[in-house]
Amino acid sequence: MSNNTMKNKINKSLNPNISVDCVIFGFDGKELHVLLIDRENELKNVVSAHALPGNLIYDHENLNMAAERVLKELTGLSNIYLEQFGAFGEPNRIKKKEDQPWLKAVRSNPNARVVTVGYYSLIRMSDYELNPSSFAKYASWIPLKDIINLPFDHFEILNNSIDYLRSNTKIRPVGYNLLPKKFTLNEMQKLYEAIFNKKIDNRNFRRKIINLDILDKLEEKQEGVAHKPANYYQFNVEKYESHIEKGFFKFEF
Amino acid sequence: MSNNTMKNKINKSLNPNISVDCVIFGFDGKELHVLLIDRENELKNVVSAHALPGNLIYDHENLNMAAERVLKELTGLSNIYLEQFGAFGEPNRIKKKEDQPWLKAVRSNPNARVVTVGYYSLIRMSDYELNPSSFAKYASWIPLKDIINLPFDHFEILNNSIDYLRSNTKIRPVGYNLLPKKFTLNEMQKLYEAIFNKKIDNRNFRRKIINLDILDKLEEKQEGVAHKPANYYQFNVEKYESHIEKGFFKFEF
DNA sequence: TTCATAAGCGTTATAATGACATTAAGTAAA
DNA sequence: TTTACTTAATGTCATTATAACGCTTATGAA
Repeated sequence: MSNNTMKNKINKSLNPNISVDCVIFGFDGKELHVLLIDRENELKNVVSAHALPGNLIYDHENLNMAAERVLKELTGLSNIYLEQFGAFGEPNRIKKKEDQPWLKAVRSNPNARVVTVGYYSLIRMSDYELNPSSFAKYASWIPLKDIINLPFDHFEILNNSIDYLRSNTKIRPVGYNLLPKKFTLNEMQKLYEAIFNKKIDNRNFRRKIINLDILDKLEEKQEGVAHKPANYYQFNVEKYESHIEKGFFKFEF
Repeated sequence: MSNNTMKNKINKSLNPNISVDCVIFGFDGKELHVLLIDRENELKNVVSAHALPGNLIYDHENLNMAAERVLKELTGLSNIYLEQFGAFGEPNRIKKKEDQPWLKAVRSNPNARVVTVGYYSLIRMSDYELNPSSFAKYASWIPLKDIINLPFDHFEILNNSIDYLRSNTKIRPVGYNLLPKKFTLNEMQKLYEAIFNKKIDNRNFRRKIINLDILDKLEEKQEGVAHKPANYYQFNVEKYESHIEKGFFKFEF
């Protein structure tokens, strides 16, 4: 699709003032990655080719639908549970000089003031295949630690989403959408270590997770590993959900 | 200001698609109230006269500024720390039939799709004087428990803000902006009881709050009360701030 | 003087936490 | 077949946090 036909199409009912941006965290068993689109093939001379997948919303869709659609269009990912974490509305957030060429290429009203709503998700990278289309020719997983800047206010949005993710992880268990159906406790621990970016004592981690009573221990064990095989666990969905509902805050009276 | 002159004025650079709504919780020492504007004098025949103070934003201001300005214009309150808690963007959120007359009266583009960003604050009611202007002729404190419905999606927004307030209160101390400079531990306990809507054991509350080490015990005591006078406390701002920074989560490793 | 009222305090049993080191089970290599 | 290597799995103890619970104290009012 050329820029022009795209412009015409998206111009019809796109709201010029409201966008969504998605921060998709991916876990590969070792470290956190972030799904970024690559704008290089669409426009030369951009300062930073990578960007968060995001775009204007249509007037007939709600914010969640918009986030899901935009994510699908730009990266091919669908059926992902997205959670809103904030709205970003500095008047100059898309006014940086180096960001103008790209805006002019993809937006019919590149000077409009845009407030964006951030959504995030956590997924297991190997469960999804990237299939970018629309104005992103490529989408790729970039290790979180390698991301040092992004266009617009995307770096700020990313940092906000990390704070949100960590806060959330402190009060709710995570992993259902991140770990394979069957996983070992050490895999789960690695996930927590990746999110908090710190080492965790394995005995204390196991005790805490087991006591949450959201996991079922399976009969099955690892096979073919050159060490003691780990036991597989799986989430007990009802217990997991109910835990998420109530949270496990400790500052209660 | 008549509707017409107002329309003309606000029309100049108001963004037709983005608004802010403010949920201001007020504490009177006993229970939580919410600051609502009264639209009755501006328009007859509205189903519910009360509404959250909110309006479209200007293109030159950021979301926080917009929330502060709108709050000031509609209620007279200023110098209030507002915290964002979510964006609300159902396409039909302002399409209810009963809400149309009022929209037509105050908006130059009453059919535009509007996404709103919610802000909340907690203040001590007696510290502020209400001074509504603009299209709100009255603003008043309504006991939270008496609010059973609101126009648009304001009731949903309110409920969201309550969840947010409670979650927040579980992980950060509150009260600095809610209690008088000098306050008693029982006043503080009443605040927590109001927020969580439940009784708290006074001995356990005192122990917990004291152990947070965010309060300084003053020499001063209550005077003229017909019972044992309570000791006054005040927040130790540095300790309070640092506690807010780190939170006091317990789900740590 | 006594009465009514809210303030202020302490203990105990239970649960959660953090710190810490060794043994077990399997494959691979010698 | 023995040894080396790797990761899995487990237990204790000292400390801290929690929940549940009732009595005494200081003051003004009657």
